[in-house]
Amino acid sequence: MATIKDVSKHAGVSKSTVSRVIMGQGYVSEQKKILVEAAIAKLGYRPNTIARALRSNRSNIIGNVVVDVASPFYAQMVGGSQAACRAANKSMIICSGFADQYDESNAIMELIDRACDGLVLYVENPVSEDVAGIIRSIDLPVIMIGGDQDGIGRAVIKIDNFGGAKAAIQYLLDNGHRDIVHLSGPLAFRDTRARLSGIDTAIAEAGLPKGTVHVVHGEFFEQFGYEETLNLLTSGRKFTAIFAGDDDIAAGVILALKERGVRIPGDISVMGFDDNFHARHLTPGLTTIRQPTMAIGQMAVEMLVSVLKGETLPETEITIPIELVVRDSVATI
Amino acid sequence: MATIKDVSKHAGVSKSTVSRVIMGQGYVSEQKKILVEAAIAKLGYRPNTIARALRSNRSNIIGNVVVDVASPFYAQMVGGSQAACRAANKSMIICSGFADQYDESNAIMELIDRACDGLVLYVENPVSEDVAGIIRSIDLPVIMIGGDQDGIGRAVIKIDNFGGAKAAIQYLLDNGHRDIVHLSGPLAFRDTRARLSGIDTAIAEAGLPKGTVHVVHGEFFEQFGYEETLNLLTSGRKFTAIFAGDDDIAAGVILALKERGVRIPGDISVMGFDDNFHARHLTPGLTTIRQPTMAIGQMAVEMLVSVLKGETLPETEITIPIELVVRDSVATI
DNA sequence: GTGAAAGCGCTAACAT
DNA sequence: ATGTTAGCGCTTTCAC
Repeated sequence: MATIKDVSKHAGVSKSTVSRVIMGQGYVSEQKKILVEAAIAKLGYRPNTIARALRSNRSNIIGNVVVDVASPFYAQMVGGSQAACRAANKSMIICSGFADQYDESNAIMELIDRACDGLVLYVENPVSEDVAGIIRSIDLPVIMIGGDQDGIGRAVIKIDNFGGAKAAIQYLLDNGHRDIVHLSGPLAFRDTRARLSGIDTAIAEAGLPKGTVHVVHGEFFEQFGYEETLNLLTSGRKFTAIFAGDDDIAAGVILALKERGVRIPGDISVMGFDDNFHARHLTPGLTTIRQPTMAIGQMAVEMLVSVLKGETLPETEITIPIELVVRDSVATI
Repeated sequence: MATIKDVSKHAGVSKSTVSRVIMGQGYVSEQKKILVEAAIAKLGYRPNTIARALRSNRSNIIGNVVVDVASPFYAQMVGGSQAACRAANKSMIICSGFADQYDESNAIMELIDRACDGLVLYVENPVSEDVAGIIRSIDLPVIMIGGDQDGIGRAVIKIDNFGGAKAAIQYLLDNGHRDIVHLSGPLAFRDTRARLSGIDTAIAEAGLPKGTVHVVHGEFFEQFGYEETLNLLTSGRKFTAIFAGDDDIAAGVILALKERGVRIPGDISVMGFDDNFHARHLTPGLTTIRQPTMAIGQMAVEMLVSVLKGETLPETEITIPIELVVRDSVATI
């Protein structure tokens, strides 16, 4: 690969002049500029990103941690982030944290070591103290998605889990349901807790007893929805609707209900959360709460880029509104 | 951030000695080694990746191009690649090429500029000649997934599109279908052509007339499957099975058939391709051809890492076997 | 065994 | 307007 030195020799000028032409700043005579550009073209010269990064302390790389790129939900988010990066001429390194504190901190350290100019983090656990300390000490710009338990984010994009869950329950109540089961994700997850709180609020505001919603905790997996629904069915508990913690759980619920010959929504109504990839492919189409995943990923990067430019963010905490997507899995009683 | 110089001062040794300790090579007395390690721990020193990369000409970054990270299919592949990277202590930069020659070449150039040690490419178009030229001139290790039209790959991992399509048609034939419609992807795609060839072969081997399978070309989108199925239904054409070019198209097919009150598989059987995320969530469960996406992504990176270590690859062309996944969308006539 | 010194490719402060 | 020079943080000869 040709270096700046090669170009300067070829053009008969100094390295600095070449650098000035490349950067497009400083005084260069039109004449030499043409000479330099010709040499660049001839040699197929491309500036060495590494050397540039070392010298300028700017890598033009944005680091991104999500829970798991392989999952459609986060893949969409990453897709949005990537689009924004491309628009801003940045590259992106993506890591998965697998909702595990150790993995998450490792991922963040990898990104810091890679000299990322800034980070977009979707993590489920508090960032370990040493890592948070490093972020603070080098004053690394971070945009947090979901929540910021450590105060390291320049801005937080919050998903309205509270409002989403509240809206879901209200929708079920509006449709006459008074015996609802909520198959929740693990309490360790921030999102889970916010949703539970939304549920409680909806119930309270409707002036109904707390027992209106029966909560069972599990994992955000189809398997949990499937097994717990079978349990519920054999337990003899009376209920008319299941509000699943997410669409994966809902898929399991639907599977189990069908298997037992329970009609959806005729006998039991089902709601999900996320409007994940498969929600509309389920039969019946799943009524659920949509999160605009791609837009969130994109917005996070845009905010980061803005910080990187030295701009002040107009808002330091943004809550993304959710949207109730009505399909065919909820019946009116 | 502490530099190697800080550490050397702190430990009262030279930079070289510190470097030797970090690299774990060269002679260092036990005594000084302890001193250096203490200083590293005390200062929280972490080697500067950029400086290292500049000096050693090794970035430890692997570049990865797929069609679109946001799509569940490629997200899975990326997930596999990422796992392999982590295991090999590499970082990964991911780009989407959107099956567009210009975007794809841009993505590859970005990765080259980022000084990636090697590339894993899933591209749909020939790599543009200048980019291919650069790859050759710097002898950059590349593993191709899908196919290698430019001879730039050290190895190619091929998906058995031919065998998959052949198996699908054979399965339909075995179930007595003799009037089959194939809703194909665009002819511009390599995968499409291989699948068509598999179809032809299956028909020929069964000694049936070519017209047994009626091919309609479109896009790999649900919309195409939906609209074309409606067309087919109103056209009066006689057929008992639709073999969709992929699971997205199949989803559209199922939607349209249901909408028109056509029973699946009672009236019309449906097959897909990929065993994509939603295939098993469809109703009826979609009988389809599985591609082990995650394993492919992982394998590609493992091969690349192996090349990077200077090892010789045992095989330079690997065809991943496909697998027929039988669910409930095909009936026996 | 260890340190001094050169240099990877680039940018920017400083001369001219 | 242009060139000279000094590093960015690290690895790696090459002396001692």
